Amino acid sequence: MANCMVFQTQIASIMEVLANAAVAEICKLVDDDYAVFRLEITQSQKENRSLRRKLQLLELKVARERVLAIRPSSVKILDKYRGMARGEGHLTGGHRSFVKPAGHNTWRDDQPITVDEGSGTSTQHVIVIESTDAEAAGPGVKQERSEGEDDLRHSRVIQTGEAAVAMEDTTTAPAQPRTRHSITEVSGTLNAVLKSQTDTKTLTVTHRLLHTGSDHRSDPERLALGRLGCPPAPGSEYLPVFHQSQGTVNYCGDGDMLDTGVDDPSCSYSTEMDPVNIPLGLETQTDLSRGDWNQNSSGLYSEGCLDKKGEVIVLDEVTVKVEGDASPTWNADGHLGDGQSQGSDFLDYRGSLETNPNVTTLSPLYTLRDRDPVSTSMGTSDSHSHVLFDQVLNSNNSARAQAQGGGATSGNSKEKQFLCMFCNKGFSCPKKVEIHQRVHTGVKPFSCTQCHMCFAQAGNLKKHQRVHTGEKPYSCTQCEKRFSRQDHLKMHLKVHTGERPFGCSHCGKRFSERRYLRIHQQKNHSTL
DNA sequence: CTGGGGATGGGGCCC
DNA sequence: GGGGCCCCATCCCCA
Repeated sequence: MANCMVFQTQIASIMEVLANAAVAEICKLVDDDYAVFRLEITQSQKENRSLRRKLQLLELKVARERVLAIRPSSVKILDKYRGMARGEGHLTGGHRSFVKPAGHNTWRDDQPITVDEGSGTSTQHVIVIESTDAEAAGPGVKQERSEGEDDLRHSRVIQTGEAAVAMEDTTTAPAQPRTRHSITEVSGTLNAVLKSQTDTKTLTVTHRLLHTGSDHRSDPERLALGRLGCPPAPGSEYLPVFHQSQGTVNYCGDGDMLDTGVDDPSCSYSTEMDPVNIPLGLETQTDLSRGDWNQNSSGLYSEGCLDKKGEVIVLDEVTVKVEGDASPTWNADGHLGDGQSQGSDFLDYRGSLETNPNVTTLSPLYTLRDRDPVSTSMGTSDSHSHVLFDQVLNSNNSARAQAQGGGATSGNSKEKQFLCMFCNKGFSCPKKVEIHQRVHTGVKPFSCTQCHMCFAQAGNLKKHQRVHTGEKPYSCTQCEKRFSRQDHLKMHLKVHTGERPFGCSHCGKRFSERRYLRIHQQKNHSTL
């Protein structure tokens, strides 16, 4: 009996040992598999990053080649939009875009972008962009990042105020030459004054910026904007002026807090930036021998109030050179090494003035899009930013098509002497250019008090507000049906009249709306 | 078919 | 009279 007990005890002991061994083995297997899994994930992520980078490289190369094929001598154009990057754009005489040279298709690690919400008067909005130019840096400068650098890049934090000075990326070699550049928004008042210096083919632009003082507050749009939290409209009040003094980007993370002053903490936020993934509007041009382009340029993308985090950056001290009929290009004006502000507060254009010397072109908006935000203060608005960015891209396609199909490019009339800097479309007055450019910038200064939707045009806001009020002032005389909009009533009336103005050119079938005709042709005559 | 937003162009008004 | 701005009509597209 005692032996039996001992035997059972031994059995139990052995079982325990075996169980422990089995557990250990299982744990080991799980750990190994987990490690393998992690490794695979990491490798996949690296591959994704690499492929993404290659894709960007290819797109930029394609755009550059196309541009160079059209104007091989002097184009230094920013290709800001997707369509153009694909080469879909039609680079007519004045079409503005910028293309980086090969080998500079990614943002350098040492390009800290500081973000800060400025004061209510926005007197000094400065972006500091440290660019490392390969040619300037000389041999030994790394052209490509390692993955580790990527991580460091991701760790860059956009900070506020004076902290921007400490933001300099320390990952690059200390001896590496770098140039600090900054973009400053300078207080001013509305309107731009363009002076054509025909002898030198240089157009000097002096901007008076609106985003300050009583002018700003007195503008009904600005009033609404300030109250409702939408960023100011672009256009004449936001004009590009490069300023090479050290500073920070004033960049509102929360549109509701715009113009609330520097002390408002909600206007500043920290976010990680992925320079590779930031399709900045202006990109580094490093053709130092030519000096056409400031290698310190930067692009900022404003996404209006919808995302409530973009703010137009106004640049100070920019010289834009134009060679022949080339589009304007930004020039550092020789400040390649020191990068400190030495220049004047002018924007020099050498635009396509030969064919249309009276053209007044409103300024482009160089805005920053934070495509990789990890900001804690951004909240859910980030999804809006992506949506809006796509809207902007799509809208640019539309605008480009319009420009191609009869815009100012194809024939500038006197009535349309004001050109959009993004698509070159002409308008009869600067205000219309400003409104139109909101298509590209995404700025929506008109905010609904009921639902906080924002609109680029006051009329569209008015239209929208009938959604809340339920007002339907347009009634059908045939069926007493009521509509909030006249165009909808007009469309409705076709139901009664049987009007079918859109006929298929292939089969003769008629439709009440163009879109029905289009659908019909796609379905039945798609091979035509 | 309806209802919504986006965008453009024209007309009127004001300076 | 011309330029600039505002309002409105209208068209387009989408859900």
